Order: sequence, then structure tokens, then C-alpha cells
Amino acid sequence: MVKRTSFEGDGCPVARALEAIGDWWSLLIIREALLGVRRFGEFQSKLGMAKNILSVRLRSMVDHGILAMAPASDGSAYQEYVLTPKGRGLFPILVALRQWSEEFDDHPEQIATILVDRAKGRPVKKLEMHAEDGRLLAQGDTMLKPRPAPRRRSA
Amino acid sequence: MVKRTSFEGDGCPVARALEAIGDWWSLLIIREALLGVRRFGEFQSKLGMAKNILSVRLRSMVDHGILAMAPASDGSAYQEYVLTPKGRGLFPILVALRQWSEEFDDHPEQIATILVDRAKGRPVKKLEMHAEDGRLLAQGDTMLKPRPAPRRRSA
DNA sequence: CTAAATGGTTTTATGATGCAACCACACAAG
DNA sequence: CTTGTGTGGTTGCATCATAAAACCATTTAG
Repeated sequence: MVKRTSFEGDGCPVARALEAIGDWWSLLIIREALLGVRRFGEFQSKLGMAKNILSVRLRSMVDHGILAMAPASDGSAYQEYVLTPKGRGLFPILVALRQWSEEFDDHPEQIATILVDRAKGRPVKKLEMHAEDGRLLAQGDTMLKPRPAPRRRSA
Repeated sequence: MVKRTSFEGDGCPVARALEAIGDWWSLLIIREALLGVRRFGEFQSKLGMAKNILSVRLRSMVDHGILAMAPASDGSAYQEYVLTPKGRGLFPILVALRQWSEEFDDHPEQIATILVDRAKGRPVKKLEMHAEDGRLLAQGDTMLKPRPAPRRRSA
């Protein structure tokens, strides 16, 4: 098999996430969906992508439980693609990608939009990672541990 | 041209980030690099990926300023791939991907590792987004604004 | 009823990926 | 110096994914 290697059985949660949304288009589709896009044609025209690819990606994300097909919202008999909670949970990933570009892009003047606090219109701060007790953590303050064995009901 | 569409000129910072690290392997290479992997062979054996693909990806990330080639760290005359600050800046993206899997994966029992606070050994909290004044923000509390025009020196 | 827009699928061409084989260089032993 | 081995790649196919365009069914507009 020369198939694209799948990470489905991999124990790394990063790989498992990439298995679902690690392709070239999925996160951009999610970006549009978070902005309120729901219709096939609207995704296609805003992203400028081929319709067959869009079709495959939408179906894949529906299979992964990221999007769901809803019968309609206006009167029309067409269907819509709406984000599930799992899909909306991708928002921090998009924010992290955005902030990385804002901080490190070689041509920041080409970045067209900024994410702001709706109430004040001011840019949001960088994502922060905290410990249970509230301490701010950097990468060096963390480590990976094997997942504790699933607790089995003791007879 | 049937080339894979490039997002290089796109104004969306998410698309610009994906242009650099949006392929199938790059983020996994970064994951290993953050864990201390530096040598070609070590990447190749840990990730189980084809050497030609690894070669292309490493070169691409060097070109993007995410990795740099360093002459050696032990005595050998070989080279090493080390993360630049731009590369280390990808850490929040990996954390976001990991936390998304932890929260939404359909088979969480297959997830092998958890990210913990090194000091206490306790799991880290979810990434948080805050406003300038410190308020915790959810997706609905934010919006996109066009980037302000670059301020030009007034004569 | 007819026409056009919507929401796709099919067809075909090409780029990307995966695997295996091959090769160049470093380094160590004899 | 010569041989041998490990590292760090490159090259050559075979296959898969992607892109563009054509095609089609259904829905909506007129």
C-alpha cells in the first residue's frame, strides 16, 4: 500500500487531531464556518477551492462529527453544514495559528485582519496555558506523562 | 496549472500559517523537535516516515525559518536540525491540537500521553484567551477587524 | 413551462506521497 | 591505505490526492 499514512491508531493526540483536520483545506473550511458560512456554494466561492474537493472534505468532517447536515434554515429545500460542539472546539487551534502568524510571519504587513475583543475593539492577548493552581506555564514548565491506566471497576 | 493551491499571498493569517506547517507531517516533526529530537535518523525512526519526504519537509521548514541547521552538538561532523524561536512558537498550536483531541476524540482511551505541569505532575488547564484587561474571552466575545493601515511617517 | 441557480458527481491531468533501491560521506578498525 | 559500517540523504517508480472543467439532478425564479 502506498496510501497516505493514517494516524488513526496512533496514541499521540496531536496525530489523532491531524488525522481529522490536518489536511490542506479543513481548517479553512472551519474558519469560514465559524464566521457563519453554512452553504456549499458559499464555502466554494469564499475559499476558491474545487467543488469536488470541498465535497469530499465536507463529507469527511461530517463523518468525524465536526460538521452536521441540517435540513435548512431559510425556506429552501437545500441542506446546510453547521458546526457541532466538536467543530466549535477547534476555535482555539485557529487562534493559535493566527497568533503564530501575527508574531512570526516574515511579511506581517500582508496580514489583513486582526482578532479583537468585541466589547472593546482591542486585540486579544496571546493564548495562555496555566497549571491547575493558576500559574502561567511555558513550554519548559511542562512534560508528557503516560496516560494513567483506565480505572476498572473493582469487583 | 493543477498545482496544489498556495496560500502565500492570502491575507488570512490562518492560511499563511497553514502554508508553512499545514501539511501532513510538519507538525509531527515539530512535536519531536520540541521533545529534543535533532538528528535526521532520529526523526525518521521515531516518525516512521519515508526519508525522502522527511528530507523535503526539513528543508522546507529550514527555508521558512522554523528550523535551522547547526554544525554539531556532539563531536561528530554531521549536522543537526534545531528549532528557531519561530519554531518554538508553534508550541501553543500543538497544545491546542492535543487539547482538542483530549476533549472530543471518539476513543479517548487510545490517547497515550497527557501534558502535565512539570512542577506538580498535574494536567495543565485548557488554553485561555483573554482581553487586554484580563477578561476571559470565548469565541462569541471576539470578532475580526481589518488590520489598521500601516502608519506612515508624517513628513 | 422554461430558464437559471444550487449542489453536487464524474472525468481527466498533474502534483504529492510512499517505498525501495542507490549513493556519498564520515568514521573506525586493521 | 583499504575495508567496512552507519548516517544522511537522493533517485526512480507506483500509487494516491488534488485541481480544473465538464456534466447532471434538483430547486427556485420568472
